[in-house]
Amino acid sequence: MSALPGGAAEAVPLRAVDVASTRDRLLAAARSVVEEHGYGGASVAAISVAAGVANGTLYRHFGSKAELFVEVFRDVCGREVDAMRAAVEQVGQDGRPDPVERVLAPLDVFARRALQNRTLAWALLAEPVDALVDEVRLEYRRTYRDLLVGLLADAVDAGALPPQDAGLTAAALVGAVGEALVGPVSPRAEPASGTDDSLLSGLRDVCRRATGAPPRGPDRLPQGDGDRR
Amino acid sequence: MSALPGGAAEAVPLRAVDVASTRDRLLAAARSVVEEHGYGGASVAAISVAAGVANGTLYRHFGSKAELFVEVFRDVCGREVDAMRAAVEQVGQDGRPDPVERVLAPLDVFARRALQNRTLAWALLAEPVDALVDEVRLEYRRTYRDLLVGLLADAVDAGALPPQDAGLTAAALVGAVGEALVGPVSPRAEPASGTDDSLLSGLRDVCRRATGAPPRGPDRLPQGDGDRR
DNA sequence: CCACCATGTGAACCGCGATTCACCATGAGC
DNA sequence: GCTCATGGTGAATCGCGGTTCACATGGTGG
Repeated sequence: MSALPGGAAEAVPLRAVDVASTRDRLLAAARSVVEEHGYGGASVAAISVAAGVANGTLYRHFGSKAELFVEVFRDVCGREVDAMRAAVEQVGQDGRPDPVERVLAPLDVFARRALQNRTLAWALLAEPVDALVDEVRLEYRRTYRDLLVGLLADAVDAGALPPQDAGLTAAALVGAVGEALVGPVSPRAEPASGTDDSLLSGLRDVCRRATGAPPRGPDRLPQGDGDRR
Repeated sequence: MSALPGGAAEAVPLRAVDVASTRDRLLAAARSVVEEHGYGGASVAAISVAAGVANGTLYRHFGSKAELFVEVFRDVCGREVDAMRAAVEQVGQDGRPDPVERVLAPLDVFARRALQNRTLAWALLAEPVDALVDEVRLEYRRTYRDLLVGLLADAVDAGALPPQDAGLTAAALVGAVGEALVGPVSPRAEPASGTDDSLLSGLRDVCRRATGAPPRGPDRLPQGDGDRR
């Protein structure tokens, strides 16, 4: 960035860029910085640079850094929820709306997307953030949970799952997936546990069991069939 | 300096034993501050006040704040592990070493202790901490996991659980318990879900299911003990 | 009795990163 | 053309909290 005094027009063509879009550029820049360096690396300076604006410009559009990130997190979390909801719909599509599958599908999508964008997932799940932003996180965790609670209740009503405290199971599921992901997702994860695919399928197994669903196919304990370790 | 509520921090014996080195007082003070205000509230100033020493004294005994907390976390986490191990031993004690119970017992203790000291649990589980301290946390998470992995493998070998990826199940269990606790444990939790006892028993159910253990009672488990809190 | 070391003191220092502010462009309306 | 209003700039400011340092103090050995 050349620091010519008074040369405001040179960094980015001003007219080409809609005035309203600086705000959007900041939002996009913030998201992109978080995706790359996590919330910890998302200083005001870094965001400004990424957006191609000056430090202070941020404050023309947002009351504070935290406010900016509240919007970013809302946006990103919203996408996650949408994707999870879409996955649930998808299940009914192929003609056989297995109620257990409707519980597992969004979890699978959640995990899959997290693995695809680990730094972002880390920021969304566990990274230290502003108190204000943290509330958004909590808010969305609740949303995830509520989504699952509904699906679990449906499955129980349909007789596909044993009666249970759906709220607790939902929380446990979110936690199980979250924890199993936090390892691989956090900085410098060892690939000790194997590929992402094996992680995903293993996770699906644990989740299925946690809901109390009978093992695939026969409703009997798989006794003595091959063991893997 | 008057930032701390005077009464609370005084729990630490101030001048009982001079010889009981200042170092120990600092460690105790640090732990006590974390227990009360979390790591976030554990500034050097707060700790010094709680220990009844000056700001700089801390640096006569520890290279940095982080080093102090490495020791504190090691200590606290060690207690947790000890308690969990003891719980496992306890199971064998009454003559009936149910392998599934040996998996659930430490989880139960973990949850129970967390609920008893929520702020501390929060700090241990999820609160943002120094990188150095974070490594200790990771180290102990792994310890928890390894403990469970061993017990799970035993149970599988004994035929009490279906074959499974023990490492993944262990991570999921820790995560499930953690998440289910983080809600109640984090600032301003609503008691919406009921009492701690119901939480604990529900948690036990989910965990049992997640391991793939057959539902309570029906099968061949030695006795029909009606309830066990 | 004095030098000395260990330990304690707390005000000053410092780096970091969010926030502010005095000052410019530019476009719209008069 | 002149004047606001809007949006942009980036160096200065500020608050926070960890760390340092010049200065006690008190017990010990020479």
